[in-house]
Amino acid sequence: MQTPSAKNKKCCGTEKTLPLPESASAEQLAKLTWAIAHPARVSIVQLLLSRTSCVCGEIVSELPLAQSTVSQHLKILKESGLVQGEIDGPRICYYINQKALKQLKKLVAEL
Amino acid sequence: MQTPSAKNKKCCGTEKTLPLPESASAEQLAKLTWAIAHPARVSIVQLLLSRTSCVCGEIVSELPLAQSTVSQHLKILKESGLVQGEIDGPRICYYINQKALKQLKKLVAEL
DNA sequence: CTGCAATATCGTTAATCGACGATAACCGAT
DNA sequence: ATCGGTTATCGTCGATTAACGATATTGCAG
Repeated sequence: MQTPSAKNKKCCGTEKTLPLPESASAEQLAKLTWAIAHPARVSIVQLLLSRTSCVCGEIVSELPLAQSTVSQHLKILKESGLVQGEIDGPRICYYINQKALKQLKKLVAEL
Repeated sequence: MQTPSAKNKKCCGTEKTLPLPESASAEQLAKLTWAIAHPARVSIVQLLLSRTSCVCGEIVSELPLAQSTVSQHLKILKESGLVQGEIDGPRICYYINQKALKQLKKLVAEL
């Protein structure tokens, strides 16, 4: 692959032979960014960050979305690892997983 | 909105009245992260960054994807502003828009 | 155990994505 | 003017997303 010779006149100078079709970090970064690749989910994350701890169903009050829709977004965020939930009596406390957020920041910063 | 009184026993402590249902940065961050919320697009960005300048159609050689698919991903990346293209004779040179990348990093770092 | 409030899940629908092949448009060289 | 190589666009198809309402599920209070 990668056309070992010829074919570069003025463009494309470096010509390294990196064979990374799917580096592991690409998958991981895509997964994490995908979690916040939606305005509602960004808002949820920002909301969770603005409070020190969880916000439970208050998220529903803050967003112009149905409860079930918010629940789905929370599920996606949980699956990505960015958000965690903890049962607290009748409600559920959501909070940011700082470790995952840190990794997201790291991976983006390394770009 | 936001239940001005009562209803917080042990959970949810801060109780601020932030009315940000759709902060502008949420939209922007979602747009930028959405651009790299796919392994192939992350790979393309990493590829463009690994070379100093553009890679043109070499991206197709590096990725296990059809040319038309790569072209679509490039279109998405261009629309997000993260990538720019410049016609260079018969080919097209793609390169990272450092300004947009910087903003992405900034928005993520501010989370 | 019965009701109530908070969440999750299910089922549906419309819209979008991701991938591809085929084709068109573009540019330089012959 | 035509050819060859490069890239974009079109049309299609299956899979996934986003949103909702309706319905379970859960845990506490009475």
